[in-house]
Amino acid sequence: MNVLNITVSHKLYQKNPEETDLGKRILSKSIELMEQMGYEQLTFKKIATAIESTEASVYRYFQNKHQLLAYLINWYWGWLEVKLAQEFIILNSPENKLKRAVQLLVAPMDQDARIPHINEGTLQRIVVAEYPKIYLTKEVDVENKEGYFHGYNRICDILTMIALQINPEYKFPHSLFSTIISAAQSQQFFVKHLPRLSDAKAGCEDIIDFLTELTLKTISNDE
Amino acid sequence: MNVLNITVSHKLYQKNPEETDLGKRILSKSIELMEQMGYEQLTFKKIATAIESTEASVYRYFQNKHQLLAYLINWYWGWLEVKLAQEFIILNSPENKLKRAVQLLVAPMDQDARIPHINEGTLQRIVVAEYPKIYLTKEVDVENKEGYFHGYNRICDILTMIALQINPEYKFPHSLFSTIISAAQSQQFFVKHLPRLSDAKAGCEDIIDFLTELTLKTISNDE
DNA sequence: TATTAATGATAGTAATACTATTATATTAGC
DNA sequence: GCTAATATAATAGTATTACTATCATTAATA
Repeated sequence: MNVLNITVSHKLYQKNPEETDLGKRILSKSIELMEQMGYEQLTFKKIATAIESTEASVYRYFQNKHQLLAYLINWYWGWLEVKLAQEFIILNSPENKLKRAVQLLVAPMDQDARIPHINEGTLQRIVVAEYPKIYLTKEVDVENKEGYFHGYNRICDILTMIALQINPEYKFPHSLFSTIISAAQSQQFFVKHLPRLSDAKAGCEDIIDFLTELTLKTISNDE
Repeated sequence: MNVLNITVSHKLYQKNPEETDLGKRILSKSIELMEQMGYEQLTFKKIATAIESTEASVYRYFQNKHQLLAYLINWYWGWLEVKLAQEFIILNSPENKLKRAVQLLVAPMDQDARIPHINEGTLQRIVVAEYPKIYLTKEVDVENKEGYFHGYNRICDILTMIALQINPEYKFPHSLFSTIISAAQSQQFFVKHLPRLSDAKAGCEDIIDFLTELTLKTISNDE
């Protein structure tokens, strides 16, 4: 058994992939292939062939590719929440917590040896490249009720509570952090692919500076 | 002929849809259908049937659905640039220009009677619901060279220049405005579909307040 | 009037996104 | 060690999608 287990809502799978060897191989290979070829090009057939299983077997774990992506992304947010909680133990000021949160969002993630079937670094790159695709659909309202976006909501709430410790009067903390989190993703993408949309150089420091300053200036109550 | 014509790079179509009656009907109906059923569900077959033409004819104008979406979205940014230019004539301070830009991004757009085949309001809702899908692909680098994101880049540059008039020292203006523009879209989406990610109520005022304050505080050089 | 360009009509193909059925292998309970 | 249940493999099949190709018709143009 794993020492650490990230729990994902059962609406996000057909059969829990964490419970079987085949399930874990599906997760592992999906992450690898999705990063290589991108969401659109990935098919269950390709996953099945790569792990020497069959399409029908993959369908027993996930209804479709969309659900698989939602699973992976929720796993990532669950993971990030665990990381945040760990880091916050030794941080006292809310400012430092927000700074660290921004760093965690943007800096490359190390692989956790306790969870060998999930490569967190690769998963992070998938989130950067694919995240909005899980909510920009006509099924968003139904899927929201089923908890497809629960992980993201929670991170946003956690950061909101910290920001309100700095300035309890600030009116738009949820909007701010949904903006910051999605900017954390999109700035990484822009630096690499659409550099005219960013001032950051390769490497994560500039993006961290940009987002940290943006956050702290915005919630400060001077002026 | 139109009084006003928004020009879109010829890489974004196979045959210019603005030049023929069928082309305009394709644009008009695509906008209507894409808003109704969403990008994923839309097919060239459905467009063709709706305008009583054929699939092959639609393919003569656009290589595929992706190119059609890229065309529409670039048309939108081109349109927004024209609007901004018009509005800025009577605005003098850079602060007011940025405020007005945020309003234009978020407030519902009126239909322009001079361009009867494009419903700008509907197009704006398409941009909100579909925009990231045109760049979150594996073809982004090639398509960037072909000008698929030109319209967005230009808006970002324009706002950057204005911000630098307020604070020439500000280090991340491109990052800021790509963030603001995409937050303008995503906050509209969140208010409607994922309300836990936003503090704004229905209607655009809260989003405008949030983004305006965020922008002006961030580029201010106090502290 | 002849030519060209645009569109329509029709057909066809490869790939995708599934669903269904049956066979086989593994494991758990008795 | 036998039985039953479960998981997976193997295989087949279907509807839809995303195109491509061909040829006929119509309209505009020289």
